[in-house]
Amino acid sequence: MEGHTYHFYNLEKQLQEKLWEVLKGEHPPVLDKEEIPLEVPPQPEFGDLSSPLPLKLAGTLRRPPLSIAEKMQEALQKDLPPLVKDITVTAPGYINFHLDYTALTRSFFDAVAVEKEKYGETKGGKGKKLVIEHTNINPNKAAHIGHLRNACLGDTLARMKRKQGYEVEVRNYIDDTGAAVADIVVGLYHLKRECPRDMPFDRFCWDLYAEVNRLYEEDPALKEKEREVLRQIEAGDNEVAHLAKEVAGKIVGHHLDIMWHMGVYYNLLTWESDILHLGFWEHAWEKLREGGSLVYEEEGPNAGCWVVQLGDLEEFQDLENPDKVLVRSNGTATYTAKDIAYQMWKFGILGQDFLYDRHGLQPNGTVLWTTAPYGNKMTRFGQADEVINVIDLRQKYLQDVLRLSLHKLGFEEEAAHSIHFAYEVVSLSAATARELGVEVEEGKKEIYAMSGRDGIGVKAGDMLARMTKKATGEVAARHPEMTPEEHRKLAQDIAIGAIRYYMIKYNMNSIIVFDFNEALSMQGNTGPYLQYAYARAANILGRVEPEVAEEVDLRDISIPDELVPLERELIRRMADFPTILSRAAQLLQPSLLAEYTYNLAATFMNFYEEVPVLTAHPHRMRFRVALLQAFRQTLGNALYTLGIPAMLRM
RNA sequence: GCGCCUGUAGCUCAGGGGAUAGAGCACUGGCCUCCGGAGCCAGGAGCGCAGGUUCGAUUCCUGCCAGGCGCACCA
Repeated sequence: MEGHTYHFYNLEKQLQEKLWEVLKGEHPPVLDKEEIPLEVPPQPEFGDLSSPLPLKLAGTLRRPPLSIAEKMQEALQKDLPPLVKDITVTAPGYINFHLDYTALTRSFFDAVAVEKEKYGETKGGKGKKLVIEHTNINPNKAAHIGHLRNACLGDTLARMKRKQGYEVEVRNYIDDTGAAVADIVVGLYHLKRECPRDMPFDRFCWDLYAEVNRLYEEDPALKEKEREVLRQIEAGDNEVAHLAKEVAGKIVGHHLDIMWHMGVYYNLLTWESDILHLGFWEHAWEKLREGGSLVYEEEGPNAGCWVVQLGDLEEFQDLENPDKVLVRSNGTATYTAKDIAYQMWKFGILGQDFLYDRHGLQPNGTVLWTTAPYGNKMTRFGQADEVINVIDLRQKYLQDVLRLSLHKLGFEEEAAHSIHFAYEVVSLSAATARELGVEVEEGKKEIYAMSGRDGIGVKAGDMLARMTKKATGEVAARHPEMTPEEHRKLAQDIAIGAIRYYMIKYNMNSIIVFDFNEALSMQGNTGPYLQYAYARAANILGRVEPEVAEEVDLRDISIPDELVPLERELIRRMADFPTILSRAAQLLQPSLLAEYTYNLAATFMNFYEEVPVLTAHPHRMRFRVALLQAFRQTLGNALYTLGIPAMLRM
């Protein structure tokens, strides 16, 4: 991993190194460099960073921690670490590092001035190809807020990884041959339902899907129609198959519209029908049989099937039947089998490729490609070093089967680089469920699951519309001088910011209990709060005299000897950005970046209230203008990475 | 039955072997003669239960209790 040239970026690592060297000089090493504890102290008197290392050592060294701390302090002071001005010791045994803020600020300002919109980027992923697959909505009904969580997480992840230097290929997988689409076809073709002219097709299908599933319960013969439709879709080139393709195409159009609106973009659409017709599974089948890891069962519950045996793996030991059927006794392949073939293709080990076509230009100016039955050969897709599948936690077992099957079938390397990005689902609060017409028993349950089959859920489009409407009201009240068109534009950006932030601020393994009241909030820890901080900073900068603005240069602005606490805190937070961003990207935790950005904005809000900029003494004023320039850049970069629009007024 | 995840303030969530456990919402009370009140300040209240490891546990381990989700020759 290529290092960063600015000291502050690796500050913690450098301190760990120093402490380790000092430790090593005195005793045989008792712990690894990475295990040396370092924390942000609770009070400013204890410095900017401290280490309770002496406390940890006291036991093994059989010496009082305070005397260990003093000994280490002495050694460290002989050769101070970079950016450290002073080292103190406090009871019961902490070593405190006080930073040289003049040097830190200089170094940080220089980084921002040079890197501008690239400030925060690092190079850990350089030269690596990463495939991220997300969204993957069944093309048979309107998208709901659960799909929105998937897309927002996936898109933020892609943005974070690109900032680490990865070549990221984002794709959206369309299952256009499955039962979900077949159910819509049953409704249109067999039940002769028609979409009213004034109704968007995806909304019509939302209701139709629920209706058809309700009718299956009453009428088993209709369920038989579903199987018939599935057979026809699989056979291809008939009236029903064409209808299915048309349905899927129209719905995907709606899905893409809303995702683009949210600032979510893709590189490639992959269609299940193309995988089917190109015979991906048959290719995989041949390869796997050559490998000899597929087993044909002569007897037992899986008699007549080809299976992959997972029973000797730790994860599956306690399962009743740990073997996974890939080919049924009737000779057809299971879904997992097709998934294995597709995953093999992502890594470029299938020996078979799609044909491609241009799907169209996305609003951000990039081309969206699609797999196509009569397309062209292209070499740019696939061949991943690493694959991340963004799928909710309920599919953990299946994703484990996929990964471990790859492993057992001889693709250890690929299995190790197959990552299931698992996040919890979005459910509904009792209040919101009631609002949607779900029967809610008072005080019984507080969480209600969404269900496409039952037609229960908050549609992404409805959420966006309500958010935009609310934001329009707020903007209009604040800016009567603006035109309705300007109100609408600002409100859209605010709505996007609010929704995206809401979708990623939670830890991945916490269920989002969606409640309209909370989700529509624009106060406190929300997207609009972050946008407001940006607008406020921009507002001050816009009032700076032009000749002053001209003259302030981050690279040579003079830095006051004494900084007020809020100036220091703001600088510390901003200087942390590259570290936090790369940590969030590496740990696959967008919520870490969201939390950081909120804290950055909150620190600025405090600064804004207490520290005058324009009315400060000229020398100080110039420094604070520089500080705000750096802040606007840093917050702007963070917001961009989160996909949250930043605007000058709101 | 087996496996995974989760129990932190009235509510929604952060955090995580170490110095008084943090935010937001809600509630109460303050703050625009001063860069935009989508803001700021102040207040109360919290680590499910029981053991264990440790100088030190809310954090790690074990058990229990409570909740959620998985465990197809479905996709």
